[in-house]
Formats: sequence, structure tokens, C-alpha cells
Amino acid sequence: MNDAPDDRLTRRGTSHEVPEKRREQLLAAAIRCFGKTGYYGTTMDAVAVDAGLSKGSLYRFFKSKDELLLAILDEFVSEIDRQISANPVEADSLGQIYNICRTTIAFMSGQQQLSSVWFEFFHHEVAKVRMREIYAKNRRDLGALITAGIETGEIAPTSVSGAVDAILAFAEGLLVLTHIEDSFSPQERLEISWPVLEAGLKQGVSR
Amino acid sequence: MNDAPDDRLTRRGTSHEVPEKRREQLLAAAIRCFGKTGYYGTTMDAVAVDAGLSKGSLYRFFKSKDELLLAILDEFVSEIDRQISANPVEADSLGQIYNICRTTIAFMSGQQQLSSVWFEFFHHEVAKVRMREIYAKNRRDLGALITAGIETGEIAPTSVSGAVDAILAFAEGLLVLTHIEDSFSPQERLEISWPVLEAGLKQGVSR
DNA sequence: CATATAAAACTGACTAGTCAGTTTTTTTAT
DNA sequence: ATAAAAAAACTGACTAGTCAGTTTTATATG
Repeated sequence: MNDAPDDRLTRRGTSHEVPEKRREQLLAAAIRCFGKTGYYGTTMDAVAVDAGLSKGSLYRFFKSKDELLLAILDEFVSEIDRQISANPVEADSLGQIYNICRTTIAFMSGQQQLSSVWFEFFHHEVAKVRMREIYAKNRRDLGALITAGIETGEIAPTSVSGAVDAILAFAEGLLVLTHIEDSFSPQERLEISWPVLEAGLKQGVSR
Repeated sequence: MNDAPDDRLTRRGTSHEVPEKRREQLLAAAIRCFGKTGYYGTTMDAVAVDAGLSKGSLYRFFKSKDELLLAILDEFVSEIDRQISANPVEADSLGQIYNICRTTIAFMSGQQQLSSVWFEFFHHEVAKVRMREIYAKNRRDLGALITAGIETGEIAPTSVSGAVDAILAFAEGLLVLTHIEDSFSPQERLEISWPVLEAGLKQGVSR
């Protein structure tokens, strides 16, 4: 039951525990709970208990369950961005694209299965708006890389949006498979199946 | 509000309305409702109202919400299978694989967005078991086609499971994108981006 | 230092509403 | 009349969000 980390804050803060820290603590608890039982399956009480707080206190930091959720989404986006840019910059476009896929998949599949929550939001209007923004950005970034790759001759001339769709769908799909097949390791599978996609991009459209 | 089809059964059954027919009617209503508001966002009352019945009657045909759900999943699987085998048999493996992808995507994205419900089940244990069976079968079918394609030289020698992963992830991902980007037409996008994947399979692993 | 006071953080019981599933009542067909 | 089917009413468990009261921490004062 209690698998919260040991570094959980004590119930009463000391003078050195600023609200920021407590907010992070609540966010971490929410990620654990949502990851375990999903958004709709997680009660605000459960989040509070996991963080070692009461529900009333939780509501001091997050006005609603939706707000808590959006905070998690934002945390995810910025963390993934941070990790991607922390990697050494690849010289070639395909290397950069692979870097983005690998980093994103590693992060998403690592966080207590939280990525499964991602898919609960197709009927959650608030979350959906945020998700659209995220995908629009992904689409712009990948599109720029592919265009650059075509210019250098690294990627065969092809429909840029087609290639973006293929990459986005591929990465997204690997995450989906992760949640259906328990033994599935998306990182391993990315390594195995990436060459197929890579060959397609290098080779270009053959018909 | 009321967008149920006109051929909806009358409120009172006649002696000629066999349970089978009513069951199908309820299933259709459930598909509409789940498609509109998702599994967790759909109440049993809503399904009953959509079908022009009361909740009590609904429970005569389906013992629980879970049972209703499983019936839909089964209906989907058999309908997709039916449509795939209804297509003319392609001579080559790649054509058959494309046929499977195209038919599945066309069906899933066509049914009142019901495919979004698919993704709500990563935390629904009952549905998850059924989904695993479905994916295991997909994996077997695709694996056989790829192995055959490699034997005929149509597909370059490669990791069969890697290729299966790539295709499954790709198709699954296209459906995900459908639900994030409203203007996204998965059929169109499949046509645009399929060549990338196809080239990859023909070309094989290049490293 | 010790004590008083103010401010901040926290609690848990409560509200108001929802919904899956059940039971009772009404309608219809034969 | 009577049995089957449908409708309506009901139950009980659950949950997001609130708030009055409590405890802890920070600050001011002699």
C-alpha cells in the first residue's frame, strides 16, 4: 500500500519547507496515484493520503482535480524538453529525430506507467486542449528536422507531413503497446523496430 | 440530443421483436454513447435512453456495464475480421498487410469515434484481458505475413517481431492522432505515410 | 529568554450530487 | 387472467469540493 518514497515530507513543515516544495510533493503523489489507478480511478483523497496530507490541504495548492492534472501535463512536457536538450546534439537529422523518440519514450514509459493516463483524455476537454498544443509543437519540431534532412540529402524527398505522421504515429503507438502487453519494453522495441522506419525515411517513397 | 437512428425500435416490443434484435439495438446505442462521451462518461441511463428503453430493461440484456463493454469489443473484433476477409485477397504480403491496416483503421475511425474508448481501458482490468487477446492474434497474423514476405524476397530480411512492432505501433498511433487532432483523417494519413513504412520493409535494416 | 500574538498550514467531517445496480409497479400481449 | 416485458422509483456506495475549527510556526515585545 505505502510505496511512497522515503523522502516524503514530514507532516508538519519546518521553516525551510517552502510551498514550492510541498507542491512538488503533491505533484509526485498525484503522478504515483494516476499512474497506478488512472485519472478517473484516482480520488483526491487518495492523492492527499499518498502525499501524507489531508484533502483540505491538497486543495490549498490545486483548486481542482483538473488543475492538478494540467500541472502534471505541464511538468511532463517541460521535463521531456529538458531531457531531449540535455542529450548531446546529433549532427544528422535522423539522429536528432531518433533522440527525440528515444528520450520521450524512455521518459513516458518510466514514470509509473503514467503515460497510460495520457490516453484517458480523449473525452476530457480541458486536457485535450493542452494535448493538442503539445502535438502541434511536436509536429512543428519534427517537420523542421525532416525538411532539413531532405535538404542535406540524408532523407529521401517525400511528403514532410507524411513522414511526420509516420514518426508521431510510430512513437505514440509504441507507448500504446506498452500498456497492452505487460512484458513489452518500448525502449527495446524502439531499438528493434526503428531501423524499419529509418530505412523508409532514407529510401523514400518507392511508388 | 436525439441522434439515434430512425429505425429505432418502438418503446413497446411486439411479438415479432426477438431478444436478439433488441440486443443489437442496445449495443448500437451503447456504441453511440460510448463514442460520444467515453466509457467512464457514459451512464447506463444514457444508453437506455438512447435506445428508447429504461435502465431496468437494459439490465435484462446485459448484466453489467462491463458485460456491455465486452460485447462491444467482441462485436468490433468480429466485424473487423469480417471486413478484412471481405476484401479481395492480395497476392503479395505487403498488399495484405496494407489491407489489414486500412480496413482496421477505416472501421475504427468510422464508428462514432468509438475507438477512443479503446484507450480508456489501460486501467480497466476486464477489458484489458480481452484487448491482450486481440493484440496477440494481430501479432500472430502479421508475423505470418511478414515471414511469408521475407521468404518470397518481397520484404528484406529483418527482425520479424521488430517489423510487427513497427506496423502495430504505426496503425495504433494513427488512431491516437485521430483523437487528438480533429481534422486528422487517418485513412488519408495512412495513404500518405504508408509508403514510408513500406519502403522500410522492402529496404530492410540498413545498419 | 520567555511569553503573547499573529499568521500560516492542516484536518476531517460535511454537503450535494452522481451513478451502477435492484426492486417495485405498470403496461401489454395472448 | 396471467405471464412477460418495460418503466419508474429506489438504494447504497462513492466522490469532488468546502469550511469551521485546530495545530503549528513565525514574529513581536518586555
